[in-house]
Order: sequence, then structure tokens, then C-alpha cells
Amino acid sequence: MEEQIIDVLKKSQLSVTDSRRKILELFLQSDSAMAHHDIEIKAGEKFDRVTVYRTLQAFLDKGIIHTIPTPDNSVKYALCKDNCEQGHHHDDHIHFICKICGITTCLDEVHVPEIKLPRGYKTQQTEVVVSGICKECS
Amino acid sequence: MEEQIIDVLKKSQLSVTDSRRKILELFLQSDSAMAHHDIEIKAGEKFDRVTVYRTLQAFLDKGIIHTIPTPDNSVKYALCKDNCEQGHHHDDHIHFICKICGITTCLDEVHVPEIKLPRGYKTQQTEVVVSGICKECS
DNA sequence: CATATTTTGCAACACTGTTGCAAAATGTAG
DNA sequence: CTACATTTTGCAACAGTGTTGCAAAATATG
Ligand SMILES: [Zn+2]
Ligand SMILES: [Zn+2]
Ligand SMILES: [Zn+2]
Ligand SMILES: [Zn+2]
Repeated sequence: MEEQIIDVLKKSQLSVTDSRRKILELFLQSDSAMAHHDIEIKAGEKFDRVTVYRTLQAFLDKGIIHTIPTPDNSVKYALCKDNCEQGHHHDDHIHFICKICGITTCLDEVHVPEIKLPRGYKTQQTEVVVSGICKECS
Repeated sequence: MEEQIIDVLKKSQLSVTDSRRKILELFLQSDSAMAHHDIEIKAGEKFDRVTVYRTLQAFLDKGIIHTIPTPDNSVKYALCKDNCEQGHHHDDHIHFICKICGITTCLDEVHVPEIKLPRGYKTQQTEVVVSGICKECS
């Protein structure tokens, strides 16, 4: 794990610091998306709020993580499993939010559909967020 | 217009006040979705911030408007054109955000597709937000 | 018009996210 | 390992967003 973490950071040309190691570890251990606040808590109050913001921004820039917009207006973050690099994300999956347990997950195996738009509109990106009841809660 | 506004408010069992009239008028005049801040500005500094929040919340509760989640985490609001009542929204359309002019619109004529989820997941609601270039900008 | 109810504005507050800057940590090369 | 240049961190301060309690004002009702 520790090896993998350092490997990812170096490949992204990020210097290896405590906060980056710890936060990347959280992502690797978690199977669901995390809000900024979750990360702050889980990091164990060891790091300043500002450092968490900057670390997440760095991870986003490097394509290590991606954001998930939620209906309640709280951005969540999850690891990019596809080969996203330097801000060019190739994620093509939908996201699921459970209304019972509140968990947000990447459904990597479910691809976003192609949406046919009216004449004149050009699609660049499609975000699909499905809410309902997850596997565990049903 | 004034008639229509009072009609909508009364049908929703909302008392007719200046702020509700003004804000509902803004929605009826606008053909794109508005952020809270837009509404605050357009209402002409006549109303307190808190009043705008409470008015929007009342409109949401009554099914007069609906929210649109955006990737940059700024909720926008738009009129419900379908017959949504008392929080039971029947909107079934997708939303479009132009990356050039920044406008967010309801594409009422484009319905959300059915997404087939893995075994165990139950869908309650599907949000689709497409980003790209709008009719005007292309 | 008089009264009960609802809504508004204000003050205060909590939370979220950003910036500038000095101190600390990291990477690099001898 | 050490010295040095570069990057990152923590802190303080700040702007923006959203919420609550409460008294004053507006509205609905008869
Ligand atoms: Zn669940
Ligand atoms: Zn994802
Ligand atoms: Zn446009
Ligand atoms: Zn809409």
C-alpha cells in the first residue's frame, strides 16, 4: 500500500508529503466517495483545513481523483480508476447516491448513455447521478 | 402576467407578498435557470438575503420550482413546467450547461434515459446534466 | 375595521472556501 | 550527509453562503 501511494504521487510529479500520503491512503482504503469534511475528519485532525483543500486540488489537477456533484450541493471526491492524466479525465461512469445510508459510489461498470440533444447543442460532458437504494440497504 | 403570478401563489396556498410576487416574476421572465445570487441581484436589493432564501424554499416545497445540481457546486433554480405539486416533482427532463455563456437551461423536450443498474440497486431519481456549447454560442 | 396568522428584516452565528506570508519540509546535487 | 533552492504547510485573516430567533410589519379573514 505504502509503495503504491508513493508510486502514484511520483508518477503525478507531486512531492511526497505526509498529508498527501495520508489523504491518498484514505481514498485507496475507501470504497465510496468522500466529502471534503469526511476527509478532514478521517485525516485525524492532523492537518490544517487549508492543506486538505490544497491537497484535493492538487489531486484533481493531476487526475488522481474526480468530483461528483450531488443534488444537495455537497461535492464529493473519488479515485479515478481509469487512466486520467493531468486533468484530462476519461471517466465514463455514472454515480449512485443511496438515500438510506447516504453513501455515494462510482458505478464503474455502468457507462453514461449518449444523450441526443436538440439541433445546435454540442455535448462535451455528461454527468449522471442516480439516487435510490443501494445494494447493502435493500 | 400579474394575474398569473397571483394565481400560482394562491393555488400553492402561499400568501401573496411583494417578495414572492417579484421572485416568481423573475422566474416567469427568465428562460434559463438562476442561482440564488442572480436572484438576489435581479430582485434589485429590495429584499433581504434571508427572505430570498425563505422564498425559494417555499417555492421548492410547493413544487413551483426545482433545483439543478451543477459540477461547480452552485445550485440553480428553475420553474417546474410539469404539474409538480407539494414537493412531488414529476420533472423528467435533462439539464444543459453552456461552457461558453454559462447559461443553465431545462431541456424539457429531452427526457432522462433509463439507466440499468447492477443487481440490488433501486432507482428512485435520475439527474442528467450535460455540459457543452449551447444553441446560441455555437 | 379588528384580529389572528404569516412573513419580513435584522442581528448573530456556523460553515465553507480562498489568499498572503513566514516557517517547515522536501528534493537535488555536490 | 550537507547545503541550497523549491515546494508545501499552518496560521491568520477574510469573503461568501446558508441558518436561526425574535420583534416588527404585512397579510388574510370575517
Ligand atoms: Zn445504502
Ligand atoms: Zn466516479
Ligand atoms: Zn452558450
Ligand atoms: Zn429543469
